[in-house]
Amino acid sequence: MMSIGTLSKQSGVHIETIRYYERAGVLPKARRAPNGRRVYDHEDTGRLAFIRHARELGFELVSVRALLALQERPELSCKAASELASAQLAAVESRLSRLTVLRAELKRMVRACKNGRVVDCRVIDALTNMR
Amino acid sequence: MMSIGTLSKQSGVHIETIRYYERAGVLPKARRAPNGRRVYDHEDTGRLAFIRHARELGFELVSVRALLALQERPELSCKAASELASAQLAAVESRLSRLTVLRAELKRMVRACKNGRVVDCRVIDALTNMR
DNA sequence: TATACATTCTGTAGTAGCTACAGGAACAAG
DNA sequence: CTTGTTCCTGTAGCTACTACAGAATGTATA
Repeated sequence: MMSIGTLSKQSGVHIETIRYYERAGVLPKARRAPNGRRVYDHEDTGRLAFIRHARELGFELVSVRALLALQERPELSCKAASELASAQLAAVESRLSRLTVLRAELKRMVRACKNGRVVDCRVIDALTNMR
Repeated sequence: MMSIGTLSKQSGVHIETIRYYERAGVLPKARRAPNGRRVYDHEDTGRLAFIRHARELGFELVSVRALLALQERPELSCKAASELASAQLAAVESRLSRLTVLRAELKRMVRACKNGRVVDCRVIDALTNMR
């Protein structure tokens, strides 16, 4: 039993974003108080946390919607969820390896550029010639 | 000496995106042939590769613009580039650690969900309860 | 040369996923 | 009862593209 403002503070998600999620169908239509204001409960906190983590980690809203839909029907086969996860896993691994390369370059750059000039920086070369 | 179409095929960047980069000021205004069409050379291929890699790795266009500007003035101090890189490095490390956690969860999920039901999947819990 | 098809041009509008208002209604505190 | 906060809907803006429309060229073939 809480207002959208409280849910927002609790979750760190902007009020506008919460309303947007409802509009986009990733959060269910909120129950309304007699005065028309949205009312939330603990379950919504969880759902919102789920959405945020999934988003931060690269799931698109359509995938989030799909995962949440699966969650509501636990008697179904896991095949769909598993496929979603496999696709996501491949994307995650690709990102990880590219980010690892970039991290090394950035570290080297920060070290090398302490007092140097741009001409000594390798980060631009590194980004141009990555394969 | 090549057309926008050739540059597009060579770089794998859509023609519209190349024009957008020009409009957005990350690519310089292209030289024009007498008939008004854009003409590119080898240098543009490099610049485009640079932009794509930087974008894929999470640099925003404003950062890309800043890095490219630095590249044009190699006599300047590297301080600005170094600061850009440090900020980027922090973001990269945060992403790396969260992606590593997610990868483990996704792997576990794919393994566990082979023939199970959704009720046996932990990925939803995992995403809800990450801290 | 005529016709057909491809390429490019500008400009505008659409996309995802938010974020930021404006204008109005309702509520809570002093 | 006034002031300030919260909430409502609706619309517009943002980034980084992507996809048209309609017109003007360019190239290839009959």
